[in-house]
Amino acid sequence: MKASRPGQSHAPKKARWTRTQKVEAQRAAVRKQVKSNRADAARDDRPAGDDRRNRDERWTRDDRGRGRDDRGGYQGRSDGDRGGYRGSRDRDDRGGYQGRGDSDRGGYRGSRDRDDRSGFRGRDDRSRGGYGERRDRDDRGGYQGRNDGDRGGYRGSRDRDDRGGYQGRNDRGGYQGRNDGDRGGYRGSRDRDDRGGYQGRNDRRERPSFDRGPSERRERPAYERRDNRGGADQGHEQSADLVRDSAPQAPTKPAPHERVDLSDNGFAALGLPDAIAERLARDGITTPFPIQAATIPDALAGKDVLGRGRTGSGKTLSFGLPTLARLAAGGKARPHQPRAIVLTPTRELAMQVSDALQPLVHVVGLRHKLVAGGMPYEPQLQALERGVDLLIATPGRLSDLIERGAADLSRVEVAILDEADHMAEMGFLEAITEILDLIPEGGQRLLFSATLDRGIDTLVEKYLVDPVTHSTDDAQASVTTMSHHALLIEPRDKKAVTAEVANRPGRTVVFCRTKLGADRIAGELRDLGVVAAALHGGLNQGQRNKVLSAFKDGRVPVLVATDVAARGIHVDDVGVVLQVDPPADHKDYLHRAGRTARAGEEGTVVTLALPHQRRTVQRLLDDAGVDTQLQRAQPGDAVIADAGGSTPDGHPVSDDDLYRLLTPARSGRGGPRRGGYGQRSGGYGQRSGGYGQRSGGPGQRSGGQRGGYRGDRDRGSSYGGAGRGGRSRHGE
DNA sequence: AAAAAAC
Repeated sequence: MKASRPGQSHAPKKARWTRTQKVEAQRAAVRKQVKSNRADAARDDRPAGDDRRNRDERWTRDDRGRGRDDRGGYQGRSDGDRGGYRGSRDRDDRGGYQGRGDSDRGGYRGSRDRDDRSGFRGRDDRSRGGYGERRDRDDRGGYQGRNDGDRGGYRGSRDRDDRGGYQGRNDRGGYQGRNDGDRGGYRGSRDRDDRGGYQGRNDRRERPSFDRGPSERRERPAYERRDNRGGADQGHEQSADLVRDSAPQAPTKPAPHERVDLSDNGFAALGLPDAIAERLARDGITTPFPIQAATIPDALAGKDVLGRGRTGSGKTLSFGLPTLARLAAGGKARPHQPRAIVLTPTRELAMQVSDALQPLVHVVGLRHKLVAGGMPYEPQLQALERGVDLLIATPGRLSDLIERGAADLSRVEVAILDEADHMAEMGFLEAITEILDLIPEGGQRLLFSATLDRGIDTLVEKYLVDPVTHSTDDAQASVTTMSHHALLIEPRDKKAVTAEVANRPGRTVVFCRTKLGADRIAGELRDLGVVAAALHGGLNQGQRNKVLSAFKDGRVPVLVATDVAARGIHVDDVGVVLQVDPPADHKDYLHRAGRTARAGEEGTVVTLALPHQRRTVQRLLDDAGVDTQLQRAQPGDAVIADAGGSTPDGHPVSDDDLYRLLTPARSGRGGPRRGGYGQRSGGYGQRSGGYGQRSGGPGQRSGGQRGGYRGDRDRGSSYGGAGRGGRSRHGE
């Protein structure tokens, strides 16, 4: 095996990175990558899409929609048109993929042109493989059958959203969540003052790093200090509270037939096209949030922008609106050549962005498309074939489509990185630079995140020109409606404390570090009587969608997630975020915490710390700007009750129960059966006996359904009794 | 060392 991995380094794989090393390595990675990509790009003279079109014609709609077959078919035929471009890599990949499983890894990785880094990535692939295998087995057992339908179902549900326009599930938040506009000031630009060119317009006095202590909060927001922007900042002396109260609420919402008055429209005042301002106004959105007011004018002016503001605080519109305005101003997408792209770190976030922009895209006569992994290729290929103005993508699938010749970035005018700091981290950086290198220079670049720190410097230096920094959010945990608790607990109490905190009315997100941990904890919670489902990247997309929508609908009130859900994902009314494992760093703390206390609501963040994590956690709190001290706690303590928690009844939630909750009856196309949840919404958590969802009729479900949703449980077989024994089976 | 991101 090893022989088949030329270049595979056996040097110790990055044992442990210090901050500096990490930054250095990233820079080196960029340099290297840039070089090789440039070379690749120069070689790239693939013939245009004739082959492709023929191929497409051969596929009737019916042929596809079944993910797997599809891919096979596509790959089989795609050989020809890939030509020399990265040919060897493609071949190897395919060979690897279609090979048997683990043993092909050698070939897979060997063909990579960057083996030193693949140490990291390689391990990852391996674990994927492991999951995949198990999953496949499981799937065949029971889930898979439904999974296909699922894919269909997925598209179906998106269609539904489309019709619903803005008001789709995410919109309220993604679109116009209005939480943190009132946070203090962040001085994004300060670090760069001395580097010149970065646009340190504001205060020179601040030098230290972005991620600073709470002391910064007293500073006025950067945007407020920039009073040279004309209309842009007007009205934003007012705190976001005002904005929040007046912005999206219905009172001003015009009836569908009514004409929209734009004379006093904040978005029109920023210079956005009337069509966009009108569309927003129809949803009662007339006053821009601070981040929007601050960034939109500059973005409209074509400048490169760095914007800080949490997703859900209006960030999506901040980059979305000016981009659409620009695209609408001229030009038309040619086949395969998007004019703007948005990159996000997770599929869910990509969906959310896509959903949020959908009605606006439509209203200016443009086309957009979501391009992400785990979804059928077909619609994505077709859309690209027709021409897409705005492409919203996750890196992997986009690169894939580029390699297939389905997407071509040579005419991209605007490139946007959502959660930019995250995208600049190891593991993403490589893919991101690879993509950005394919975009012609001279275009506009917008980088947004709640936590913009020095980590993006590499990208900024490489790809941005004279960027303007805006922040309306100091990235500190200063939301007044958010309270933080850090509980120092004994290991033996962890499970019980977790269950008590999670056992509360309303939605709770539990964060843990690993996929396995998420499965395990979700399982433990269910055993104790708490309805919980795991969400992580080891699930297939169908499962991910189901879990997330069940959580959003309230059918499953507790979401146990890895950091896949840490950033950007908006769900209304998450009352508590419980961190069962400490976050990796203070930024992650802030992102995780940001899942609650949204839209000005109250929210509680509870972080558990075992004795050995004590110092780590306290430091995280300090760095995050949270003025909270660790306190000892054990089951039954008042802190828990204060957060709404209580001891669960111990009546286990079976896998079948969970399955039913995740998979609402299909009959009757009214969408998810609300009945079940409606009943349980009040007294959930008590799960008294088996009323609720059981009454609905799933009881008659044929035996074939049994074994239903096992994914979660089976995969986490280390869960329940087995202890860690199950681990080896995962090859971990 | 983990997670995420392609099949």
